[in-house]
Amino acid sequence: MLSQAAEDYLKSIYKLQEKGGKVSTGVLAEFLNVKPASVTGMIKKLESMKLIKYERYQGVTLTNAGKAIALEVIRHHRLLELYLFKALGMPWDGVHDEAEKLEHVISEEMEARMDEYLGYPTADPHGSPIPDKNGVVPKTESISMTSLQDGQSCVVAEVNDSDSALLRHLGSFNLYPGTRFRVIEVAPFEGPFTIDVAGQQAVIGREVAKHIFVNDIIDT
Amino acid sequence: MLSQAAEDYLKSIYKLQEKGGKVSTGVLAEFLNVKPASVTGMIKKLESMKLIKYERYQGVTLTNAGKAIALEVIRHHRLLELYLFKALGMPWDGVHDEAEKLEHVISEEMEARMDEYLGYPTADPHGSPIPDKNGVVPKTESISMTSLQDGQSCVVAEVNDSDSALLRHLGSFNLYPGTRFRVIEVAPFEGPFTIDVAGQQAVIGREVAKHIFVNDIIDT
DNA sequence: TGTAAAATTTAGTTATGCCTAAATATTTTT
DNA sequence: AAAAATATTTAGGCATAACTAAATTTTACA
Repeated sequence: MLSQAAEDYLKSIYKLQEKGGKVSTGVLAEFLNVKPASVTGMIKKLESMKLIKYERYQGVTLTNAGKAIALEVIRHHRLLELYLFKALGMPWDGVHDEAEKLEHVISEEMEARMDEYLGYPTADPHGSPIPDKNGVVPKTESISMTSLQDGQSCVVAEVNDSDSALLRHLGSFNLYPGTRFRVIEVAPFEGPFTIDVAGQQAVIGREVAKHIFVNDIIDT
Repeated sequence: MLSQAAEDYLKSIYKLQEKGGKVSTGVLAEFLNVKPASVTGMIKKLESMKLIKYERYQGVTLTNAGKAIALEVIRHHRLLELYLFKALGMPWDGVHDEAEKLEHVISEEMEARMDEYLGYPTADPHGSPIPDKNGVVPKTESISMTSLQDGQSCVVAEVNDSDSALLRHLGSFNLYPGTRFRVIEVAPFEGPFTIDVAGQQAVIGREVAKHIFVNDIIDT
């Protein structure tokens, strides 16, 4: 069995690989909040297990085996988030941290039971896709809220799940995945967005908007 | 925060202390499946944290602080068992192992949500009492099934939870906590028990009977 | 009571996974 | 293309928690 630390490395490599670009020692270290020297050590271990490919000074890539493990951990995480949210009524800004610990520990049996209870869901409470049992990730299409224009209407598709203060903030405007809103005004010079959510006005700063992804855009 | 290993030691010391007698290095080692030398090491660590009292060659006793932690872990374990059984429909012979891993990981928030969902229960699926938030253990009274006589009727109170094959065996006779059965015959010379469970006959060997505890005994 | 057996502790080792500091390789700047 | 800045790796440590082997203490019995 793989250690929790190793699973976290694989998960992180997967996520960084998705976002584009080379996954360097430094980037991984920053993402995982450890020192680059520590990353070098773990990289060697994962390489010897054939879970990643690695060239000194060139960064890492997941092998198929490594990717399968990464997706399994991500599946656990997102199923857990949704389960804790729906079945136990935990707040959407709290489920990430809980899932982060549980993801390494639950059995396949428990995974399957949650999946069944939830009706084989495809997205977690923050809109992130849940890989299926075979590691297939549901396709999602969304663009950053920052590219919206005055008068456009759209639906929240996904929000960044790791900052719980941000999630509480969005929750206070009801900006959950699935919620439609309309852009009333985009202030000039990289200014904030004034939007209308179900009749209520809200002002969303650029920094916040960067963490919101939307789709179903309609010009009105 | 305490390590998982440390939590397991405290939990084990509590359980062995309950069962009576001195908790010696050797007994603890056997219970935890580690070598006595390893136990000596952990004992020193827990002693330095003031979670146990310890005298060389004399065994250990929990301090109040240590007992509080032990009870907290046991509470997690039993709440989890019941939650997994009731909410996720996991089989009663599978919940122990799952709870064993999750007990060290769940937050107080999750504990509270499960407790609420379950209606503040006082026993897990195997009949073991669930300590409350303040560490108060519900009183339970039961005696070993082995002391039953011909013709007596009783209710299953508690069964040993750690042997899943045994649990499956009991489950096949519907011998769950709360189930009433009647002793038809106790074979002589330490022989097996023939019992009647809801009209069905079953034969229960001595070794199995030792792991079943009953109450509400009626002579018929 | 002395000696053998059993239990326990000490000493030294291993593996994981992190750290810092120093050395080395690569990239960027001039 | 050499110097400076940045990134990465190596070397050496630390903490946790297990292990084996050897030494010590306690207990049991003859």
